[in-house]
Amino acid sequence: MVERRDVFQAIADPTRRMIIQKLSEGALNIGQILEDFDISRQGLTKHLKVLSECGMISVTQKGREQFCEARLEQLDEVVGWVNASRKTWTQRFEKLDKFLAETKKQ
Amino acid sequence: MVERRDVFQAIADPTRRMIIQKLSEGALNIGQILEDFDISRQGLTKHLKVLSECGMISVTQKGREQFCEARLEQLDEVVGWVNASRKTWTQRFEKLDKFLAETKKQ
DNA sequence: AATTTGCGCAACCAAATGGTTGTGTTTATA
DNA sequence: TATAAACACAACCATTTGGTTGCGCAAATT
Repeated sequence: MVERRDVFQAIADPTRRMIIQKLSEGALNIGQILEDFDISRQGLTKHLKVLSECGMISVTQKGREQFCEARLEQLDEVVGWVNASRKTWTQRFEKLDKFLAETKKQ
Repeated sequence: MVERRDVFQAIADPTRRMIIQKLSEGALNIGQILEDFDISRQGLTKHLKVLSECGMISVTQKGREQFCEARLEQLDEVVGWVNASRKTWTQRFEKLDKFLAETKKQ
């Protein structure tokens, strides 16, 4: 077990994915987010902490309220990884095609 | 805690992400995959079980060997979710623009 | 026929995860 | 000024996760 607390782990939990989707519609305070979930405030706070620690949300204090905003740029890392894997996959076939083409020549 | 064992959870672990990337280069048996990792065979087997259960890899018996192949189509679900969140995000600004434009008219 | 290779199954373990409740503090509001 | 709202912190808990070791079995190899 190495490091933890990265974007991949952040979006692994369905509740956290829902939080991100909710915040995609606009910034909200904790109480407002809570409305959509059937968990305790502390439970939600823990999820927000995970999201905050990996930069998926930014939190700003405003009076007694704590506004949470989604930082969707962080998802670039995920998309980037997926694309990299897919590139390797397609290159595998390109190499095979090349090999077959060269074999044909002989 | 609801369901588990989906693609999001599959790619949450760094070791499993490396397995997927390795398999993107081509199908391998368990021993071959093991070469790149510093864990026990059983540890690796558990990761492969997770990946298999969510359809990220397909496993085929061949004699005494067990060939593992990456099924990258499954990553569509991840990309789909990311895109959906981003769409909501941009629509938020479009709505704001529209509102501002209409306010200006009056 | 004996040995090696490739693998599965089960038990076990520490740490992380996802959740809870209780208490306290600061900021608004009546 | 008393009260309510919005939150943080800490302790606790069951389950899951990621890892291990030991044993056994079937397929290849010598």
